[in-house]
Amino acid sequence: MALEHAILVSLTERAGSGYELAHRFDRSIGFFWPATHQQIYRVLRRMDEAGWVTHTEVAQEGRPDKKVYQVSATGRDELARWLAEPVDPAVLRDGLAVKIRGASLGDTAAVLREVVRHRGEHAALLEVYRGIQRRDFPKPAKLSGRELHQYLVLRGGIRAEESFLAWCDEVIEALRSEQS
Amino acid sequence: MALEHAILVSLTERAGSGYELAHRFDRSIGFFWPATHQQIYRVLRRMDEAGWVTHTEVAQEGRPDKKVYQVSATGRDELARWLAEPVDPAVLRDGLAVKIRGASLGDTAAVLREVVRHRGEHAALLEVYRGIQRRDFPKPAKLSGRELHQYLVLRGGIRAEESFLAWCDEVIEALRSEQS
DNA sequence: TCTAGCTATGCAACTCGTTGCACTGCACCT
DNA sequence: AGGTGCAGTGCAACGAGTTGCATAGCTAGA
Repeated sequence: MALEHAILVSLTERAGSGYELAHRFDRSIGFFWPATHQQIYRVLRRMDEAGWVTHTEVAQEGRPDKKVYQVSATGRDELARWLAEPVDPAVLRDGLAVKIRGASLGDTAAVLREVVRHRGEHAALLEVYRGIQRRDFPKPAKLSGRELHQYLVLRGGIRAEESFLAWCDEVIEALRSEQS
Repeated sequence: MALEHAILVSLTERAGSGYELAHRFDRSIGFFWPATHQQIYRVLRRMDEAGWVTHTEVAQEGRPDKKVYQVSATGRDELARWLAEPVDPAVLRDGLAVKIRGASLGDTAAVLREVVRHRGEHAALLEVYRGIQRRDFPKPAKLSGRELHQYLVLRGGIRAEESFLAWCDEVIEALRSEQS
């Protein structure tokens, strides 16, 4: 549904190959719309056939040739059309929540350890986000246009992680005092 | 991967038919692990073949017969096994974030309207969560066991929605002042 | 009376996303 | 000399999830 559009957004900012896009997805837009290289290659081909992007084969020395994609006028129209259309709300699908809900049907201590582990992973992700914020947006008050919008999305990630961490702490405390 | 286990958790709490489960999913566990009736029917059949659940056909008057499923010993073992095993972290996939990031490539005002609309939907969901909290968990300090765990998961939903709303407000304010 | 909605289950076809693998050549480490 | 990792594209198979439809009788409202 919308991987196409996430790619259009990313390619409009800068042209690139499938491989390169896959890496961009790992570091920025993919925090909010994850995709593997396989998916990206397949969708790029479809978009190419639909005329939303065009590609140029670029020969390289010492490494494989690549196809650099860029957004066509049709692609820009499609992106504008999509931007004006309503989006479905994001759905959560959280296995950890299911586990917590079922904790008393198994080893509660193991579930608690899982919560602690997830807390750690999310804390690390939050640090990544904060690093990006410090590096790329040191003065948020002065932002506008594309940079402002990138910053706002990052803020969403930061807020989501902060709230997840706070939740983990609440859960950890409650499960610990229940056990003792 | 884990719909099976979400169903096991729900069925352990109370036996039920596929139809009934689908409704439970719409109102409780499905907030964190959404599923359609189709998926539930298919997975229930698979679980039945695997021996994790058993079913009893119940004839009814004035309405179709139903199959009431309940968790078998094997199913309880499987659930305990899964509870002790690590879960993958939840992935976000948020079309709204992609839109905000691409806002300057289309109609920013339309994107802003979308953010406002999502804010409304999430505010409504938050009210649903708070209603459940008031009704089912008026005295959270006294909870333990299954009820405590249900409460904690609900807390996660409340926190996530609160933080989403705060983000929407930040985005709305920033986009509005950018436009004027 | 006609329409709509609830209860109840299920098939078929489809899209979306994941996983494992394949091929090439270079660079770097041990 | 051998393993690992990067750059680059891609196929094939699978699993998960969605959508549309079918069937059937009951109930409640316009």
